[in-house]
Amino acid sequence: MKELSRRQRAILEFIERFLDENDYPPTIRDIQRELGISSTSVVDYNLKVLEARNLIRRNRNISRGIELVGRGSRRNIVTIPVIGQIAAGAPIPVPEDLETAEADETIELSADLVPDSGRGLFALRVKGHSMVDALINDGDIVLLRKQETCENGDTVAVWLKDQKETTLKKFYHEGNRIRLQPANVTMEPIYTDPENVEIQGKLVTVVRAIS
Amino acid sequence: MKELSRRQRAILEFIERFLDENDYPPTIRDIQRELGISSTSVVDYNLKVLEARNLIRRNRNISRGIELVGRGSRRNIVTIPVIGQIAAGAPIPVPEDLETAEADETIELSADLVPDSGRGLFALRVKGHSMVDALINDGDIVLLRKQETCENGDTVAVWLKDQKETTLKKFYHEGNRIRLQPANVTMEPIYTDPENVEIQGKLVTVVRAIS
DNA sequence: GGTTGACACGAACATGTGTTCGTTCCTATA
DNA sequence: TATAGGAACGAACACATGTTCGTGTCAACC
Repeated sequence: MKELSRRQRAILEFIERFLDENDYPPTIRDIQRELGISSTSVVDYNLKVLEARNLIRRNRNISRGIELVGRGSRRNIVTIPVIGQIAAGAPIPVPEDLETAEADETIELSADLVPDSGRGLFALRVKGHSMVDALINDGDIVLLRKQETCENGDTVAVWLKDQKETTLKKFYHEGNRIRLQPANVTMEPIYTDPENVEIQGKLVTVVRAIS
Repeated sequence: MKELSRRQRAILEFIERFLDENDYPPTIRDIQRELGISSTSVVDYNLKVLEARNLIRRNRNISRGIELVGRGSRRNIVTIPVIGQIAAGAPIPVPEDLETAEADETIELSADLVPDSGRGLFALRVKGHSMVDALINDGDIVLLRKQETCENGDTVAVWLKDQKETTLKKFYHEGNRIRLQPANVTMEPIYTDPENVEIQGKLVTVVRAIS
């Protein structure tokens, strides 16, 4: 299998660059113009090679039908609104309706990092160091689904009424009490009365940007 | 400011759906066909309203020039190869050359979650519970830049030669020794000889998919 | 009832865009 | 040198696609 020619590489790079700058792919004539090629059929010839090498996919007979194979696409990306903060001393700001929730910020990531393609999720920025027992740090972004019940083993944000405190832990029903287990396996669980616990949401993903 | 009409909402939703399924936007006739509209000028009319409401942007006089405004685009997404694992008992698999590194998997996320638009980064999947002092859990994905030196305060993956162990900690030069500080602020630092320490990479981002 | 503005329709046109075919050039090989 | 295959070229064509204009309908308002 031969190496790509210089021109083929240039075409591939141009497509990548074009997609960096636009939300639609280039036309054959865009490629032609940009690379100083004198005929659309040369572009076509080289696109055929790139397609045979599975570096691009061409949707035929429609305009701008070029897709880059290795790049991934928007199809696999989900956008989650960051709607506020989570801190120990307050209940979390659970949105009534995600469609209209105020979000100054969004976070985008591969759909396979979240359940159900990100439907129904919201994100909160962690404030403080009080969630380290959940292996969550100040400044981390946590992604949650709003729910008021859960399965055993789910990691949930709960509001502890007596302590007036929000915490993130694994949740287990045990007879007539609740066990809240830290994600940090070296730490002790807490046990509490079901009446003391308000589930606010289920934790699905954590993102930490360090630098 | 009026509500969107039913048809305008339908058009907007169709564009979103189309972009979920394709790497290029729909044409006006795609929209027309799909929604059973009898004339391209109706599509045009409603697109004009959506544009005036800043819900879409139209690049004029080119085919498939519609961009969704709220959605974000591939432009802000970076793709990072997941090239292996990080575990305590072995040095990490630092790639010679990221362009050609073998990656069965990639992770994609907003460029603002990583430095330098993700250039030069690779990802590793955490194996085991030995990084909890870095608030990193089994199964997490850590994103690193390959580097063999660092600044004070950088969180780095280091190979401790005597202990034959990889660890992730904040790195500080202190006179003739190195202080490695856990991200978990409640835990004690370790001090070691510079000769014992091999910096393998700088940690930039952590992602944890819980469910 | 008349008027106005929003919205839909149809048709036509202009141009954007992809495809195809035949020819020529270039390079490597025998 | 001759040959073959890869690659480039040019031209033409077909059709995909966006734009524009005029007309009609409907609902609200005076």
